[in-house]
Amino acid sequence: MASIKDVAAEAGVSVATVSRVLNDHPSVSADARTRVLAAVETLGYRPNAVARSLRTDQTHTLGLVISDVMNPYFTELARSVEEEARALGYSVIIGNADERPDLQDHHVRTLLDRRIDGLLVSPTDGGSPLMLDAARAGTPMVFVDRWIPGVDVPVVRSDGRAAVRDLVAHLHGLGHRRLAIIAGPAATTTGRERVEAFREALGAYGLDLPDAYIGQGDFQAESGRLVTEGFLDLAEPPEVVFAADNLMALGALDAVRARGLRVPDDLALAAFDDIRWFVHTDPPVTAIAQPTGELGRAAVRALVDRIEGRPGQSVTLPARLVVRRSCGENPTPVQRSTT
Amino acid sequence: MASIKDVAAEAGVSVATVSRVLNDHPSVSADARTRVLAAVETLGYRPNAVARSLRTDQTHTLGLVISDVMNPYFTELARSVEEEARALGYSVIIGNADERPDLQDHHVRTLLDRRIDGLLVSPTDGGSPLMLDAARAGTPMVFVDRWIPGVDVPVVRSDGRAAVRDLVAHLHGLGHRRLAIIAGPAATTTGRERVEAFREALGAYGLDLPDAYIGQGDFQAESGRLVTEGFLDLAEPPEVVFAADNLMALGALDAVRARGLRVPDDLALAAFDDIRWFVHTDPPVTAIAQPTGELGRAAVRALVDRIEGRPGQSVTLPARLVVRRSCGENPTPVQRSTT
DNA sequence: AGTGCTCGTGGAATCGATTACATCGACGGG
DNA sequence: CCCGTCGATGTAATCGATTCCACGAGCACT
Repeated sequence: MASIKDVAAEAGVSVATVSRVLNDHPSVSADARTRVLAAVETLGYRPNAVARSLRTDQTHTLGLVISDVMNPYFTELARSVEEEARALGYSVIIGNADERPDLQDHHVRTLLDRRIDGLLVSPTDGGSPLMLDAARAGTPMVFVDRWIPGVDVPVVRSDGRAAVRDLVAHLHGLGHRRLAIIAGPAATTTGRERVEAFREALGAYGLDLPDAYIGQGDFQAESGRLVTEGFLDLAEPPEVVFAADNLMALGALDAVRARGLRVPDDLALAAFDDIRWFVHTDPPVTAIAQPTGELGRAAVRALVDRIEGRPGQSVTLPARLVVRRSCGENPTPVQRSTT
Repeated sequence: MASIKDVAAEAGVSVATVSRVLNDHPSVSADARTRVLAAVETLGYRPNAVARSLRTDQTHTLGLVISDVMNPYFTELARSVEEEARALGYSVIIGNADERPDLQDHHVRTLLDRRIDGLLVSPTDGGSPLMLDAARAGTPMVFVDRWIPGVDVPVVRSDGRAAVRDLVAHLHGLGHRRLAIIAGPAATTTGRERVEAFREALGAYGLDLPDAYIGQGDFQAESGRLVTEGFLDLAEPPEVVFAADNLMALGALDAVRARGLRVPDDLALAAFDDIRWFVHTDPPVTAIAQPTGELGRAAVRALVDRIEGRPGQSVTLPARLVVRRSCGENPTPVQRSTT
């Protein structure tokens, strides 16, 4: 592969001049410029990004460590992150933590070794020493979706509280009184928050959230199935199950069908995270939709701001309830409590 | 961030010795080794992968350019690719072409600029000059799922012919005679192949595949919906629609429901690519399952073989039919014609 | 004791770019 | 006519690693 020296030789100039042409530095004669560009063309020269990065200490690359690539929510997030990054002149390296803190650390480490310019993370746990060190050491970093409390890093996420209130209003309006939740891992912020928001919203209707109605899941499908089976085995099973993410909702659907029961007649179902497939399931699933694309884009903008020396804003966007048929028939549009 | 010089100074040795310890070169004294390791520890030193790559001309990174991240089939592929690569000591940079040749070229170009060790591609088109040049220039490359004919590059894919025959046998056995297909882009190998396999299998039963029953899709959901609407508007609509990928099958489901029709009574449906959600749709969708994980792993092994100077095998694995309820009731197990 | 190993080590070149600094010619003002 | 300035260019240092080569010490063999 041709290097800058070859181009210089071909054009009859020094490597410095070639470099100046390539980075369009002002003081290059028109003549030299055309000769260099011609040489670049004939040799099919492309600058070596590795060498350039070593010298400039910039890779124009962002690292994105997500919790689970098989989760459509994160897939969509990854997609919007890559799009926005590309628009701003950055590439993205994605690492899949698969909800495992050890894998998350592995990816953070290799990304730092590659000297990526900045890191976008949705942490699977409460914060490993490695990540805390990186944050303290000043690596530009932004948390997206989930975050680690007490670390001085911008957070881009959506606030589901209002939507959870809307959901509970909807459920209450349909006559449901025994409401259960399949929670995410307590080590994650979203895992905790969704339970709290649910409990609070229930409280506004004088309803309780007993421990038996809080099932511990791990954001993956199998845990949703197991927790739902547990609910169905209770002496007094819940009327509604609220799954804290889309995969656990699928597991719940599985459990209900396996017993020959029906949604929503025997058990109503709602989920956090709206995905395309929920329109096509039987019945279509009522869900809380996050502005996923916006989150990804805002996260990239915040990160690039930090990288380029600007402040880097935390962003919180509202989620909204999408009513379908999985909680009961005849859905009447629910007013959002905030906009 | 500490560099190798800092470590050398701290340990009281030369950078050469530090480098030897880090790459466990045999001729280093035990004493020097422990001093260096101690210095590494106290400084929290991590080698700069950029500098190392410049010198060794190896990045230990693979590029993966996939057609569409939002397609669960490719997501699963990406996941298995990353896993196998990690096991072999490589990282993966994923580029999402979104079924657009221009984006595909963009990603190939930036990956080459980063001097990735090898490239894994499932081409969205018949082959851009850029990709052909890269292949000719000797960049280690492997095609996965889709490929470009006439290029000397290993291909890792699955052969759906037998499974398509099984599908047609299944459909014929259920009494269906008017069978239609939603095809993928003719510029892709899988787009063409699946139509041909379907036509051939029909021929074995004396059935025809008229042009009116071949709908042109683009592997994304919306096209599946439009094509299906077209089928339903025909004077003599098909009894079955076979979608050449999972997203177009979802579009088809959409179209059927929008008219208040039912699967399979009014229109039966089958799809290429089995995904988890097909179990949960109404009705569960009969599909042809590829050994996606195996494909990803085999592709990585083939690529790493080429990178490390070994031959690099093309691999073709069989796909298999998974019968569910979307083509008619009372499914009897279908014998696979090959194993 | 001299010769020829091996082993451990350091100095310095190298990878492919960017960029500070030096140089040189042309040109305009005093 | 001379000097200062500016524009275009080249030389060489530099980024952080790897690795070739040289060197000295220790040791075994003759």
